[in-house]
This record gives sequence, structure tokens and C-alpha cells, in this order.
Amino acid sequence: MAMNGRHSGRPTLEEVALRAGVGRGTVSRVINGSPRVSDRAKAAVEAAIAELGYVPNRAARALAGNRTDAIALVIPEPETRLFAEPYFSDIIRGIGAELADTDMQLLLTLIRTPKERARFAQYLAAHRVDGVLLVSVHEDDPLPDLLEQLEMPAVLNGRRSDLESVSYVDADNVGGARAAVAHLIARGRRQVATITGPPDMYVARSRLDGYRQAVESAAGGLGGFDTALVARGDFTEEGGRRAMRELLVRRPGIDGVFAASDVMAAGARAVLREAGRRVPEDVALVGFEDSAIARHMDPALTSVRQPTEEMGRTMARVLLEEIAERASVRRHVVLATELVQRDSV
Amino acid sequence: MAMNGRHSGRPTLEEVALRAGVGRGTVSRVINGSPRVSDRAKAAVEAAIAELGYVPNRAARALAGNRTDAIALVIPEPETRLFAEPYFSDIIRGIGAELADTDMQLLLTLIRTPKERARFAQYLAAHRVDGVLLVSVHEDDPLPDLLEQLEMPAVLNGRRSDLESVSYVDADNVGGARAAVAHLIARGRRQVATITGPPDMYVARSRLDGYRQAVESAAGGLGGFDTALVARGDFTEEGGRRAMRELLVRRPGIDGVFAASDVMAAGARAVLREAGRRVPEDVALVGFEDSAIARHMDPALTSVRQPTEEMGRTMARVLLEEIAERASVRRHVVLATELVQRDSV
DNA sequence: TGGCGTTGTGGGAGCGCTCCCACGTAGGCT
DNA sequence: AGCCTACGTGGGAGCGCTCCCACAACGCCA
Repeated sequence: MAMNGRHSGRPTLEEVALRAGVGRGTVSRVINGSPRVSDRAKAAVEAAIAELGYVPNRAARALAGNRTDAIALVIPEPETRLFAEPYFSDIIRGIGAELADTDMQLLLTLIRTPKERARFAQYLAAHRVDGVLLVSVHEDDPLPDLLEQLEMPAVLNGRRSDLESVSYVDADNVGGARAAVAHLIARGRRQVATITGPPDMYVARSRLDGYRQAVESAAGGLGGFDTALVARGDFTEEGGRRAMRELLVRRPGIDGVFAASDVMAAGARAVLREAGRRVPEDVALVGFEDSAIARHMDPALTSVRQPTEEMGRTMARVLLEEIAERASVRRHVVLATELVQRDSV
Repeated sequence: MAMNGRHSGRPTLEEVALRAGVGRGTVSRVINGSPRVSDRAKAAVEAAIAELGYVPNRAARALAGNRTDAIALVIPEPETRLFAEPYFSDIIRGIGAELADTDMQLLLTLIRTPKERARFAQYLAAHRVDGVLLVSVHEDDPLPDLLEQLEMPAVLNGRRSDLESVSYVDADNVGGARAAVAHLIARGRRQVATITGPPDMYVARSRLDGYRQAVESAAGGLGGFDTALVARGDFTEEGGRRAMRELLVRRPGIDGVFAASDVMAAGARAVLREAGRRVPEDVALVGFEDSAIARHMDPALTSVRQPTEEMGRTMARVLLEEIAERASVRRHVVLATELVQRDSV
């Protein structure tokens, strides 16, 4: 265990090679799982690695191999607040689980200003990561296009539009919304309204589509799709309040509401209480997301659950695949949602 | 712009040097802000960097400089669920803000199994990060000691005990609890109970200390500290329920409860409702954390707010300082908490 | 005028890997 | 027997930086 000169203490590849009585190349091949190594050499190298407690130097690897073994998880700062929801931690947990037995590192990148966005673009151009995971992408976000242009592997959580070109993993928003509204109708609700998200978000439009489909396919008595029953929210609680007030004015006879998010449902619930409407007796309510709020509302909110952790896992898996293969085949994955029945309907 | 051979396309230090008409060393000095550079050379280099769009290669830097420019944020997996609270995202936001104009990278490391813990230890030993940020540390966690032993800069969120040796940033749990209970007493409550966290967590003990201090320093009529008014919870909703039931049995005359977390307060609130006690008329309730749950409870829960984002910022700042200076001076920072009054008391 | 420091500078020598070329050596074919 | 193809292997040549030594150029002092 001679520790000569300016040596940092950690064993190097070369030292492993020496100990195993083989060349540097052979050790490298063993580490990287190359098949062109004899069993004898492989065993010797593995023994030497274990004895020395050798851990490859990431930086050297990255420099020589022109890769980084790191992927970035990009979160637009304005969204982080929304992500106080279990949603965010579930996604991260899923990603972490998928990455666990890889030796990929997960870099967390918060982007709050255009300046930081530009800086991150530089990062990308300098190839400081092998791939990028993007959550909460808006339609006008230039980042996905930049990524595509740089031929940087990337996976979005959600999509910007029906024509999304970059790989994505999304939940079945249309199906979830349809199920929620169908449930409301099945329970005998006749005037079912919806509180939507901002129309420039694909996810909001999808949930509205689901609502529309359910309403239109419901047999007689409902009178089909009625725009007066659609109020626009913005995924915030206050937005939910405003929308609910509007709806109450426009259609006082409302007996069911599908809110495109639990937070908006919470806002709507508060307004309903103020207006003296009972939930679910007078007005039934369904949310979307199955967040903690849903469970803690009074009455507990029926909501549409997304397979959040699974989405995280899938995103990571898809990204790793895309990194592994050179050709850039786009993958589009849509995972099923599920209605969680509680007491609000 | 000759692009010879296997060149990756990105300009290198050498190319910048060539363009600026200086040597490699000078460019390096400019980039690293060394003062021993003439203004003329500096200007030339900066121009060349701008023209070429040069971005230093991180891996090469790390390899040559024997550092990584990265810090790890370590989150024990069992905790991630708790961190669905704004707490987690606020901490992250704070860290991100502080790191924004550094070129430190933030690595997210989830640890779920002992195996992964061992692996992370290897990481550390291999010096793949310059420093470590630890959240939600338990008393029996061996990681902080390992970090200390490796002389790896580290900052904990919270502390393991009064004698914590590693640097930490914590909220004033004692003060917050004291304020909460004092408030309860000031509102005329005579029998104020508390639901604690697990006694093997320092944070739980601190909040209990605050409770005790407030009770003991309250003038006559309360009869001082009464162990029958202390029920043990575990920071879960179910634990809050159990504790509340116990309390109701032991001291039916209870008119105030300080729960050491909002989640437990939610559990307690449910039990109180079942028992036909009104909040706050019959029993006043205060939580801790000021989470989303607090705002959404009915009635909205008065709670103790921690300066979460500020804690994140401080953690990052302290860690950067510790990395910058070679000597390992431990820093212990305690940030003030604040009582947020709502409707439950 | 000579010696000394001080300032700015160039560039060699690594950092610890991967890539790849070249070299045995052993087996299969004609 | 001779040749060709594998296979397994060693090690040179980088990857793009930082560190540091050496050296020029310019004062300043005695």
C-alpha cells in the first residue's frame, strides 16, 4: 500500500491492473462489461477491485468517453410551488427508483429566469448531461425544440400538443376526465359543470375533452354539451373559487362539478359552502390528481388518480433507452388513470 | 472554424488561447479569476470566449483540479412521502436559489435501502461530490459520522441531538412550540395537551420542550406540567388519531391541543369531530409546519411556520463556505419560527 | 551600472480514464 | 504443413483541463 507523492489515496485503474497482473485495457473491459475477456482475467480483475476497494473516477471516465453519466431533471421554478403536491415527490421517487441500479446521476435544475434558461441551454450545448427530463412543459416552451435541435435525448412529462415531437410520458387525462364525469352522470347528476385549467395547457384541454366526451355520449336528459357549464380556472384555488361563482350565477341548478384539479376543487368547495350548497347532497364534486388535499377535504374528495410514480419510472426508463441507442426514435407513452371514489359524490 | 478529425465541435481552452493570441495558462487564469493577468490579456481572452461561445469542460476540470463542482442533496427514501409537503419543495427552492449563480451542480440522491446507503458511502469515499446536504436525519443515522470521518463538508437540515457535531441549519422548534402553547393559554385554555412526535427524534423532543416551557411558565391555574396531557404520536395522521383518543380518555376536560405536526393535528381533528367536540369552541387546536393541510382543514389550522426556503438557502450557503475554506469549522444556525393564526384557536 | 524582486506569461506534465491499434496465440481450414 | 481468422490482450495516444516551473520584461534599490 505504498502511497507515493501527490497521490490522492484512491486506487486507480492502473493500480488494479498491476495487482491483477493484467493490462489497463483488460481492467477497463471488465469494468465496462465487455465480452472479450477471458474468465481467468475477469476473475483476477474482480478480485483486485474488491481488495483495493476501487471505484472508477467519474470525471476521468467522462473526459475520456465523452459522456457524463448524468441526466438533468429540469423544473421551471414557477411550477415548484404546484409541485408541493405529492405529484412531484412521486415523480422523483419513480425516477430515483429507475436510476438506482444504473450509475447515472440525477441533476436537479431549477429554472426561474430567462437568464437561467439561457445558461441551461449553454449547459446542454456543452454536453454536460447525457439526457434531460422535463416536467411541466408549457406550449410556448422553447426548451424541447432546443433539445431536439441539439439531438439531446429528452423526455417530457406531459406533452405540449397532439403533435408533440419529443418523447413524452403522459397520463390519460382524457380518459380520467371522462370517467369522472361519467361517474357523476351515473350517480344521477343532470347538470354537470366543469372547471377547466388554462386553455393554453394541453393537459387542461385534454381534461375538458374528456368532460365533453362523457357529456355528449350520455343518453338523453342532459341536453349535450353546454358552454355555460364550462368555467375557466387556472389550476389555482382562487381560480377555482372564481369559476365556481360564475357557474353558480350562470346555472344555479348545477348538481355536479368536475374540477380539472384538486386545488380548484378545494376552491369550488369553499364557494359552495358559502352559497349554502351541501356537498355531495346538493352538488357532487370530483377533482383530478388525487392529491393530499383530496383526502383532507371535508367531505373527502373523489378524484382521478394518476400513476405518478410509475410515470417517473417510465420517464427515466425511456430516457435511458434513448441514450443507449444512437438513433433517436421518439417514444410516446400514455399511462392509464383511475377514479378514486370518496365522499364528495 | 476548422473542424479536424474526431473533434467534438465544442471549442477548447486551447482554441480560445490561440484566438486570443495568448497561452493556455493565461486563459485558464482568466476563467478562474486569477488577479495575475494583465488587463489587455484579460480583455482579449474574454472576447475570444464570447466569439467562440466557449464553455469549460466540466469533466476535464474535475479531473485536473481534483474536485467536482457538485454537491449532493441526500434524501432518505422513507421520508420522501413526508416531503410531499411544501417543506421539501421550499427547501429545494432555497438551495436552488443559493446555487443559481454558482456553477455548482445539485445532485439528487435518494437512499432507500441499506445497500444504497453503502453505495452512496462509496460515492463519497470516491469524492464524487464536493459536499453533502442531508435532510431528515435520524439520531441513529451513521451517514453524518461517516461524512465527518471522511472530512467531507456537510450540512444537516435539523440536528440529531444537542451535541450535534456536524454543521446544521435548524428551525427554532422550541421557540415555535412555546409560542403556540403560550397562545393557547393566552386565549384562556386551561387544560392544554400535546401530541408529540417519536421521542427518538430531536425535533419531536424540542417541540415537547417548548410545550413544557410554556406550560410551566404560565402563571397559576394550570397546575404545571402534567404527563397525562402528553400523548405520543409519530408524525402520522393515524398516530395523531390514536394520541387524541388517549388524551380524551385520560383528561376528558381538555380544551386545547398542541400537535407537533399538522398531519397529526388533522388526525386529532377527525377524532374530536367523532367525539362531538367542536374546534375551536370546545377544543382549540394548533399544529406545526404550516403545511397545505393546515390551510385546507376545517376550520383552518393555526400553525407554526418554519422559514423553509430560507433554511434551504442557508444550508447551501453554509455548505459552500465550508467547501471554500479548507479548515472544517462547524456552523450551527437556528432560524426563527412564527405562529400563523387561523381559525382553530 | 549591476543586482534584486515583482509581475505577467507560456507551456510541460500530469489527472485517470477510453479508444483503438498492434501483437501474440490457438484453432480451423485447405 | 501452411495459411487465415478469430480471440484475448497490452499499452500508446489522447480527452481538456489545472498546476506549477521557468522565463522574460520591467521596474526599483544601492
